[in-house]
Amino acid sequence: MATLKAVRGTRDLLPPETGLWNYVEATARAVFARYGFGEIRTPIFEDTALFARGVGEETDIVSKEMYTWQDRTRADSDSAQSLTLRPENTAGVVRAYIEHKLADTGMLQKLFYIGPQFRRERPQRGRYRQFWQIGAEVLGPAWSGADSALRDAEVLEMLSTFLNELGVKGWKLEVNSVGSSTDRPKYIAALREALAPVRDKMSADNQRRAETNPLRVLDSKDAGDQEIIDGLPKIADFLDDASKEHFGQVLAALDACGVAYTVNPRLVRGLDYYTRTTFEFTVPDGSGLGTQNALLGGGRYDGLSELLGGPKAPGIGFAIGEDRLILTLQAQEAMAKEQKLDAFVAPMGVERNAAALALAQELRRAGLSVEVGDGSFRLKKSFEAADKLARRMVIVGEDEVSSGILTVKDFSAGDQTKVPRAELASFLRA
RNA sequence: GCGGCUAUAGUUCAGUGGCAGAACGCCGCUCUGUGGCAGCGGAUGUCGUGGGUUCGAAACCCACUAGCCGCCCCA
Repeated sequence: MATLKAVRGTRDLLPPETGLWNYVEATARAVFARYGFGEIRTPIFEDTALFARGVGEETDIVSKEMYTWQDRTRADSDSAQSLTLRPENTAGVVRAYIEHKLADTGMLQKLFYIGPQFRRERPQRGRYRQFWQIGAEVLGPAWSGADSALRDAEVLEMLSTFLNELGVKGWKLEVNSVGSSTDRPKYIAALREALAPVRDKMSADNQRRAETNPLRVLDSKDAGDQEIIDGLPKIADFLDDASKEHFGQVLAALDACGVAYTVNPRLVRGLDYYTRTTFEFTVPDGSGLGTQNALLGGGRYDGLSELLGGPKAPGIGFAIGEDRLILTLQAQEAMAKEQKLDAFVAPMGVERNAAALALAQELRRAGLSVEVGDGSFRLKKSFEAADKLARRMVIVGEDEVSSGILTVKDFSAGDQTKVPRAELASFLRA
């Protein structure tokens, strides 16, 4: 029988790496909490229509990358339901916002999520078919201030704080405005018009983009097409006064907070719902990501709620590629320090096993992290096992049990101390 | 989805047609109350899977699978 393996594009996360994942997630929770975010957990699968409408039929994500199936219990009936593993989480959050009538609280909603997403892409380093995103959304009725440029800047400032607290080095923030839901179509129309006469001169990829998603031509890497691209109309010239003012306020607030950024007029996002502010955080070459150097991305989506049949609820959000963040931290060795247990309890002889376990129980109740050896180990083996796992070793032999004075070996200092049992926990904590 | 590179021990890798290897790691012994050094010994394995060529294949050919690199796209 063929051995079973994790399917293409999926992987197992094991210790000690999961320690890093927990550290990243704990840091995210702690930072987000300081900004007033609460956690939301939405289903892993949703009605396919949610993504078709929310993310956009023509996007690659929806048109070719989703895991979609007909729900079996109703597959044979007329009401068979098409379900899809979520390829991103914003649509689910907005759906929940509408479904639970969060607008009626009148309050600004600040929600974050941490969870797996699914896209059927060709796997690569930093790109998996099941991947994790840490994301957040700020949305609410206009009177809650959800459309304020202040929110955009706050979210960006929070992200810079988060990355700095994790110790990510060399990150860069690029921002742009893609305009309101009325200026964007005008710009796309102008772009199509400008592309029509020069399309044939461009690469095959860009000819296809010019047809399907003209915005994407802008951030093409094709060197031969740069001259044409440079001559295309600029989105900045199509922003209405309100969008221009909004973008200016975002940048002013970033300046006031000391968050460094560059304006990249070619930064467009692939998902249809983005309006006004869009952004991306990247890391430098050599950060373990290759060309997948976008650590996180996001933007404003003022029309998404209405698109999904809900009330007007402007919002802004982001998604961090957690897998990529972990790869970056590993490459940058931000987590060099190895986590070791507080103590290894080494019984001398199997007849000391019970006493050793009882001692371990006592220490664990005192909040220490402890591993227990086995009395059948020779002392040398105990030393070797203990040195790998723990900072100190506690020897439980005949003398120690009878006297109540334990022998503690400190591996980093290399010395040995006799400690009365009553003081052991506090000694090990030091 | 497209193009390319790769797949050998737990890990990193060598091995261009003739007995399956090295280093590190692992286990044992010297050595059952003080390790890390040293010496000796041991196990590493369907050479990714399936087929083909050949007297003979880890090696050459084909297909598949998976990983990686570059596109596409995106986090």
